[in-house]
Amino acid sequence: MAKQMDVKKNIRVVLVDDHMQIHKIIQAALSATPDIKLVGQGANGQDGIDLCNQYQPDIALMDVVMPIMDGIEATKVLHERFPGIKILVMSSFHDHESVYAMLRNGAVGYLTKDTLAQDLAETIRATFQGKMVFSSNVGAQLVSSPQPAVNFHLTDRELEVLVLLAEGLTNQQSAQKLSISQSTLKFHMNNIFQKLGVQTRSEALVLAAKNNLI
Amino acid sequence: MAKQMDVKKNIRVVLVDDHMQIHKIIQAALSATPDIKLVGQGANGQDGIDLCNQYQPDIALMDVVMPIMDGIEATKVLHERFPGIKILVMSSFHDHESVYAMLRNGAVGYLTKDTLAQDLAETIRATFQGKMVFSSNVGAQLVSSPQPAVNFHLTDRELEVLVLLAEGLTNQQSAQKLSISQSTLKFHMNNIFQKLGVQTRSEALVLAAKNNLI
DNA sequence: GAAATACCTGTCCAAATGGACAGGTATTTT
DNA sequence: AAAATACCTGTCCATTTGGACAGGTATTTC
Repeated sequence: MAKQMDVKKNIRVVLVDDHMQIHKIIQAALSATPDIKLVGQGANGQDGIDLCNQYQPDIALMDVVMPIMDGIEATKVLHERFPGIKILVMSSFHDHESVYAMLRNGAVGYLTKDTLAQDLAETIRATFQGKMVFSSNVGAQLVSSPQPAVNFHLTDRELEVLVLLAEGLTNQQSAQKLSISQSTLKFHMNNIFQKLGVQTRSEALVLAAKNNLI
Repeated sequence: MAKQMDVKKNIRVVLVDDHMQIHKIIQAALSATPDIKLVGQGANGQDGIDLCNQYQPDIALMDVVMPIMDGIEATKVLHERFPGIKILVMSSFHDHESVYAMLRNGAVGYLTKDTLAQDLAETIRATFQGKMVFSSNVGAQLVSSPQPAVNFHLTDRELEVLVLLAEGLTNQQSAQKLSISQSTLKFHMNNIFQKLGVQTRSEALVLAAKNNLI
């Protein structure tokens, strides 16, 4: 009975990171917390999967950039195979892309390594209780409006044209606004079509809108 | 000196909610935690601003739907006037729109009221340390691809038409795909224009794309 | 100096668009 | 039974679009 209670109370954590320094920091940070137990440590995604398979931890602390198998791939596999294990990402990078990649693949939190030391235990506990936790600098990424993924190498002028067309102006009206002839405007349009790889104005506008170009 | 240390250690919280029940729950939850102190309690956004002005708390626990001034507006004002105060949203609603509205206005966390009781203290501490914390059901909103904010009351058929047009098909081609006449397709188009409040196909597609209708 | 890039202009013309009509049916709600 | 909703169809016509030409200039890069 006492043993069962212990099992219930302890939060079991597996750490996956290829830097020795991080292992040391986290060992130190968690050694003082009796309710969190570091049950396994690995250096790459494959290690992480093996360790989770073996120990069935509550939480996996996972680096993003690692040799052999990176954190994004490992998170995907882990989340599919062991959906009960909560994956908390630790990374030096906190760009919009990798944050989203990890979260889409099943991660439930994202910490930057520079904020690791301060109260990792609180974060682990909150995660264990079902919360999603982000370092504030990462959270800002989530809240900020997404930037254009690709700009398709459109020139300034072409972008101007695209914006006017998106407002519903006709070629004539747009040309007038830009003080150019309709011919020139059509010339720009054709170039835009080429660069965007589309055939019609409709496709161009939808693609531009979805990529936040306009 | 001892007093200064106490001041430093204690996390000072202001609670803003128009439901007595929530006040009771949170009072109970925080009465057991010596490091968190509930220094003020209000029932609407205006109260919240006054209380923050008076007590300069570390954290404001803020409801979304309130009389006089709602949480979104209050968050905006607070964040501008007292950027140091961290605003943690509590809400029964956890739709994509209100979550984003609050976060854009400066909130640093979002909890649903059904998960309030469980370890509010952990969440407050994590927030105090600069983390962003979300109830997992809210976090899912952040990660999921954004759903259409408004559907403009388009019918199924109209949406079908819109999707085909977005692919760059002409009226004729779209009509063919749907096995209807061009007249009918133009009829639907006109209805779409009406409902979206636009005059041109371009505007309709851009608006639809930006609202994730297509 | 040649080449590349961004920008500008024109003509001709078939096809697509969208407005303004004027009608119809099937289903559900009140 | 009347009303509302979603859906369907047609004609006529001015405007818009976009392709296929065939040209030009200014600026930067190699």
